[in-house]
Amino acid sequence: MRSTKKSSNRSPNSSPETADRIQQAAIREFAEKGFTKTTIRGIASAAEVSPGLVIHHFGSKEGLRSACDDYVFTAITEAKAANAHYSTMAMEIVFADPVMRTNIDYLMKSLLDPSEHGQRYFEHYIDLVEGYLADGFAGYTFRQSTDRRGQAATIAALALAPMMFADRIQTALGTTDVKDTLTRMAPHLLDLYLNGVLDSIPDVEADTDPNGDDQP
Amino acid sequence: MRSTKKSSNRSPNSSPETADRIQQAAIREFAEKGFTKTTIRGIASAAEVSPGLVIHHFGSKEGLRSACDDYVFTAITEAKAANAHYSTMAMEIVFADPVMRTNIDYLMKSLLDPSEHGQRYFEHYIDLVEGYLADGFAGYTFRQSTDRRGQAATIAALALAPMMFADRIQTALGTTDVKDTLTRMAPHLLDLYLNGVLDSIPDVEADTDPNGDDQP
DNA sequence: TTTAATGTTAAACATGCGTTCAACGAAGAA
DNA sequence: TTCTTCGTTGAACGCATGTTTAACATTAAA
Repeated sequence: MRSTKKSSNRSPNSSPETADRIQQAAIREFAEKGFTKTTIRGIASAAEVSPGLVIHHFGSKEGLRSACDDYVFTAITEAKAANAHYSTMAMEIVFADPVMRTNIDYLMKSLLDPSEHGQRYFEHYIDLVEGYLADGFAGYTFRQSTDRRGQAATIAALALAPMMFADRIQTALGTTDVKDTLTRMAPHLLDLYLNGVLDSIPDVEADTDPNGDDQP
Repeated sequence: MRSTKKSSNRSPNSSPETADRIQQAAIREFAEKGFTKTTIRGIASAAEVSPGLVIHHFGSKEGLRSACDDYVFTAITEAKAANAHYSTMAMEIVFADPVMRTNIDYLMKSLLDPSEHGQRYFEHYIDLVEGYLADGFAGYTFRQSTDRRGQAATIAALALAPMMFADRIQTALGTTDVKDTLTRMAPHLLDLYLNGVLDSIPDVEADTDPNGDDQP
């Protein structure tokens, strides 16, 4: 197992940073292929290390995943705090850093696997949105609802969608990369957030369903 | 391989509907666990059949997947056409049918795997939205944009989000099932589609980023 | 009745996976 | 020096997977 204490050059045969290299390689692999399709042998190969060493440092594939979850979670939280003075999540800045790009991809994969960490992050994100709803964000104020938690969950889900479907949208629109894709979407998202989607409400109709949503 | 001709009782040992049973079992398994985590043995067991027979009928796991993709795609398309007279996608009606629920879950999984069928469906969905933007939908008219394709892609992605994150939202809100979850979200989605998210625009600020979006 | 074709199964095959194990080598401790 | 610790490896183990194969039973065709 990976030693918890981190002293300098404490171990016989060098390399306490080997474990870090393995973890970074794992994050990249997980971010690209997801947890299930990623193999320990693939991670070991990417880190230029034997498969056994991966297990030796992290105990198991699940243990490695937990370590990666923790790392990515705090890395993103810290980056978010560092960029808090921007009025947006600073797409241009976040996506300029390839490491942060990988971390975000990792989180997206994490959100889809039915894992505990993914759920925790999702609820953390809802909390964030709920705070914005209550206190506003960078001068913006938000529409209010009596069911603020439900409202926050709804907005959080929609806010994650562009990143979640970035690859599919990129293929559909022929954009070159994620940044290009999000740039293309930005004005439509702004318009949507400011004014909604619908332009007019139809006259009353005899439909039995009172809901006006548009879900599949 | 599954015979293409479908005559009545043409085969020696009964059961041309066995292949259908296998396919339905496969759709359920794929919808629940996704393609990668689903095993042929699991499908065979669910269909009360030997693993070899699954291969015999569909050639390979990938072949079975293709068959399921085709089936689900046309099933959903037909159901959508049948319910076209409703002003919404008729959540109450669609989700009352467990088979349709399974089909929708299948599609969500398909949308996440980097498969060709998933991409085709996503673009088909964008087409649908684009048509609504151009011609309106059930009396509603939509906000117009010069980049209609980009607008349609953006709206399509957001419209898929509630279903995509249904499980996570359900856990976060403590709702009992998908239908309950979407019912809880419905008023917020309606408000969002009608009025957007933001209530006020802040004064001009010195931020270099003119985008007002809220992405992670 | 014989023949051929088809649906079906049980068992085996080949492969790739996560993991374990024995050994090696380098470095600090004695 | 000798001993012990520990990072590291290569090989192997056990298992689950997708697929193949040989056999069997049943039924239409001859």
